[in-house]
Amino acid sequence: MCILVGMSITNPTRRKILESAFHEIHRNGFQAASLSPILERARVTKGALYHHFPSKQSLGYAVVDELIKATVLEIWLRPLEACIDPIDSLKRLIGNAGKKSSKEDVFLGCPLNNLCQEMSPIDEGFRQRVNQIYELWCEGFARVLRSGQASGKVNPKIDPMGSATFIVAALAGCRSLAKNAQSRDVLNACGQNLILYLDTLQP
Amino acid sequence: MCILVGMSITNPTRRKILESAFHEIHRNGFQAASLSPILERARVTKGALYHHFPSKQSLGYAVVDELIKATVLEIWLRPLEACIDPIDSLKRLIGNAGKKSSKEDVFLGCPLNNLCQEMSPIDEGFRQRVNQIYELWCEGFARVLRSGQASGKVNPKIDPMGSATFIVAALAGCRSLAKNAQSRDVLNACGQNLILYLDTLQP
DNA sequence: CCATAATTATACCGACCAGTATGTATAACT
DNA sequence: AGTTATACATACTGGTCGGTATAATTATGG
Repeated sequence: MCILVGMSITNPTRRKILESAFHEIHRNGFQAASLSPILERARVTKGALYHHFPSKQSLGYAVVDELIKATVLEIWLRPLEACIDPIDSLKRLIGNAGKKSSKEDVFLGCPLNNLCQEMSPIDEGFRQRVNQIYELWCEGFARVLRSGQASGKVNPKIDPMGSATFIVAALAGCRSLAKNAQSRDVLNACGQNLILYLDTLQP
Repeated sequence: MCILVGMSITNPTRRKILESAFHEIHRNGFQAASLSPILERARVTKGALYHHFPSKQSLGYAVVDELIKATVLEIWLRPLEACIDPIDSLKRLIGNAGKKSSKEDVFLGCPLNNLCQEMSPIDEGFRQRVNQIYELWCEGFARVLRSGQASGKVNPKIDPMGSATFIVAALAGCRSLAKNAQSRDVLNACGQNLILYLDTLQP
């Protein structure tokens, strides 16, 4: 199962439903995710679900807001909070992401990007939620690049936000191709080339 | 409407169905693409559809094999067939793709990547078909990079297939983020950074 | 002109889905 | 103890889906 964060969710029933919903959505997408497997997995009945969530849509929104967002922040931004060498930290982060990812992670792809692809054009609520997370992600990377420019460890000519956005986009693309090829080798090869790009951001 | 190729499809009814199916799948994904809008759009009844295709699945396969594949080859590989300077050609290709893309193209994202994200983990037939196209795409880029190495215009140290895969992945990622942000600016910004990466492949 | 096949149209089926109506058990408060 | 709100459980509904059986039409070949 994909690493999940979300300590702030206290109610155990609600939490079980959210995690089970994430599991199904990650595998089948939101629209094709049926409620009954979610209920079975969470060992909960439909009455309980509709007590905690007014609709399937709001359940999906909660999965994004409370699980996926927390996980992205934990995996991709918190390790950068007190970093000294930005480019080195980013390289390590990307390298670790490749190593740590399980076969299932490769197979199923990035939960955020999956939802982005499926829901953005047809549900404005999903789009805004996913977009908010991507913006936090890009801004987090841009912040360390800026601090690297200040400390002379990053080329002052590069546009931090543009480069950060490209890195996030490349990460999403790498996971997408690796998912299709069902190959960790593809993931690593793409990651290596992304690391080569990061080196070009040095002064 | 997205640029579409596929001259080889002669039967007009079959062709209308395929194009209409592509239209719906591009907007809603394969699973959520309902047959009735496809039939309405193609001005065809269910009997006609099930005469030409045994199932919805096989209709989806045909869309990938006959429309999407032809379009990728036409847009991304044919312009490279007789290229002199590989990196310059690739940069121009990427720049053009950004300019030529309509608002809808940005909004709906890459049809191939959409299907990859949605179907690869749950339908092996889709996965193999999408994978074949991605492989053609990567091999096409790798081929021009190799020829560039032979003519001294590309750094001999780089791995052509690895770089080509990364370029394709980055392209997919850029379109994905731009789709979510619903912004051509994001697409162009990412494209510019990809072009910067291409420059680093020079000797 | 007829026979035969190819193609298209219509009506219908069972399965599944999200959502709801209603009932029940437990806890909290007065 | 009695009342009320919270937290579930069960059974059901209307609607949509992909798929099919069959009829009608059109094209083809002798």
